[in-house]
Amino acid sequence: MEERKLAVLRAIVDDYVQTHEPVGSKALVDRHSLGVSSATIRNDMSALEEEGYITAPHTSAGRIPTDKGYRLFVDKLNSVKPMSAPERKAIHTFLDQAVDLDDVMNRTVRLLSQLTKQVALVQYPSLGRSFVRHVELVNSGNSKLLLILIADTGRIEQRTVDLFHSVSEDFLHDLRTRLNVALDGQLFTEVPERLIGLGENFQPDQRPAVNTVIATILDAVVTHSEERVVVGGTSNLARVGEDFTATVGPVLEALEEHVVLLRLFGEAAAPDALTVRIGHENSVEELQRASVVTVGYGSGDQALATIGILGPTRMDYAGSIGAVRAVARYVGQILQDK
Amino acid sequence: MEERKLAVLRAIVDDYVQTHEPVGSKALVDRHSLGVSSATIRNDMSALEEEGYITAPHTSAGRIPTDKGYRLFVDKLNSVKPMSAPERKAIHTFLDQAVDLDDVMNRTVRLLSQLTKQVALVQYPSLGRSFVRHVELVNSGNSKLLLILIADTGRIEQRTVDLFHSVSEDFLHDLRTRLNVALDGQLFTEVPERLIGLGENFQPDQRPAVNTVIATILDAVVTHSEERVVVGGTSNLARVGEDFTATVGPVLEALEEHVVLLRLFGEAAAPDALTVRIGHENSVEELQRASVVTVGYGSGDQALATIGILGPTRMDYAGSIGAVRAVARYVGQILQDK
DNA sequence: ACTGGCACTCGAGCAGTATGAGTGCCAAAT
DNA sequence: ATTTGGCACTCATACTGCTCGAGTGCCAGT
Repeated sequence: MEERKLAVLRAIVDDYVQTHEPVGSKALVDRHSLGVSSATIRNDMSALEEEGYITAPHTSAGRIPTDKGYRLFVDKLNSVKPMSAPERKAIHTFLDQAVDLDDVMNRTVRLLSQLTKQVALVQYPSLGRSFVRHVELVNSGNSKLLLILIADTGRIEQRTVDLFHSVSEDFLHDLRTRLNVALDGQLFTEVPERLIGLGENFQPDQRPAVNTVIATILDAVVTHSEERVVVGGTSNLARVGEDFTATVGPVLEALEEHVVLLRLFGEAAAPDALTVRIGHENSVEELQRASVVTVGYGSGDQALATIGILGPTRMDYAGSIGAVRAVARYVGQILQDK
Repeated sequence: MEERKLAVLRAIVDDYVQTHEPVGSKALVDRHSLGVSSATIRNDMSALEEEGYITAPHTSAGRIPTDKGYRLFVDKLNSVKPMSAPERKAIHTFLDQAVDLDDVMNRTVRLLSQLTKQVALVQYPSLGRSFVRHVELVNSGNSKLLLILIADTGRIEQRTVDLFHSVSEDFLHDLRTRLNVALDGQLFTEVPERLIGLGENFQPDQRPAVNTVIATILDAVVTHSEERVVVGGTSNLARVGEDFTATVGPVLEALEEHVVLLRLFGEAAAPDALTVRIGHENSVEELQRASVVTVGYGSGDQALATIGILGPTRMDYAGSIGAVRAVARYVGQILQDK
């Protein structure tokens, strides 16, 4: 691909992102110093259209990039806007104020949506990648227990366990101790096998209670709410302009289906591994007019989870990528300290 | 106010809610069996307009209700649609599946938005109205503690406490025990005074650590995130039709400002105390084109918190009120059992 | 390979007009 | 005193025909 044609594509994307209007050959040479005349640009644009990178909404209008055009643009993007020093400072001070994990997640989502002016998506640290910090059992009266699992990331899962008959404080203390001996410091995915045979340390008449507790732990770890997502900045969707019910409605619906969002995040790869999905590249049908920028966060060699933003295909990719990267890095750091 | 004029207002509201279009005198007599001619209706409508209950968007159009009109309609509403038996059943089974408080709140918000086809708002049980069930301190290494406050509603607050030097397990055990003796079963608002003088039971060299923990508890109870709100069903805003950026954008923004939402909920009165705020009756500026239906939930004589829905002033008040009531009642019950 | 020029296309915007829903008012009927 | 039918009037909406101009594609000239 010749250098100039690429430059033209870049210029088209830049202008279109800014103005939201099809851009013509004349406007291009005016706004960018391309060093050639509009006729030359027209030839290039003609070629770009032929190859499917841009398209004209109607005969006498300018061109707009296709999904394929954005894809090329992003792939050849040579300048991811890095955050400025004050911006980085702002990120740090804002996130440092967080008092707990919920707060970190909520602040992150606010921050991201404000920085990018897009919808922000933040996934809680995956339980599967976290370690058990502590297991707590609290007697909550009338033969019920409150089971609390605490992860090293600060994430907490709770369950009510109904034992149907009351138990002694001693037993509870014993069970709690044994659970913590078995589980503390273990990866959550290891929990099931660490619990095998735990019941054998107890009197036969205590076994049912122990098994109920274990079943609940397994349920919490394996089945339910393994993953959580926070969404924010949906008001940014109001700026899209286009017709509303057709475009934004389905997107809002999709955003409420957290299952869908998790599929969107896909496999969390290494931290810093950045993914951009443009338009139809999204498997989620409702989001095929949107683009999604995601990146893993976490401190180790494997990401704890994923955060990202979602916006119209016509978005400022360079800026968004920079912002998502910067925020993800710092969130990773913060969670390490907690 | 004569009976018929009220009937006319009712008919106008009904039709307008259904069609979203100004309703004229002719259409009214056609669709409702009012037993009089359109000319008579015209006179009544004229009077209603004079009194400010309805208004004509332009000369040759039908009338639409004003906020004042909706207010009268709601006040004179004699048939709050009760939920049908299958609907109640659905509410129960859906909420019964919840595994913890987060789950209850999330399910409630989904349920409400689906039942009413509006935006749903659910406030977590207020800490100020809850009792302390348990306080837990977990050593999380490198001289940091994890502080966990558990309320009887299942609500959990967590904080990291940095002590700057490590502490013994014995001390931790002692502190934990004393905290629970002092706090368990107490109303959260009582917590500050229950903690007075707690430090005196400890060695002077342990006092700083104790005070740090106490300060953190106070911070958690008093200052931070005392209240939490969940929002859902925002995609229902897409159906409003009207121009988008002007109306829905600001609403979405307001919904993200949880502080604003809490102001919206206002004082939670007794459970079942239902409030309807129509249009300009909302103090929140961005929401002056919306109506909000809220009701307290909880089991005692004072509500734990508030839930509600938000939608265009042109909404199905009878149905919404019924749904919000029904859901609030059941949520109150569920939390009692937890 | 690039450029200037030119004919052509077609959407946006505007003015003018027809349509009809809806109103307000009045005189007649109940 | 209230209701009703009739009638003139208003005005938003939809449609038509029109112009304007941005933008294109192509070609001949540099």
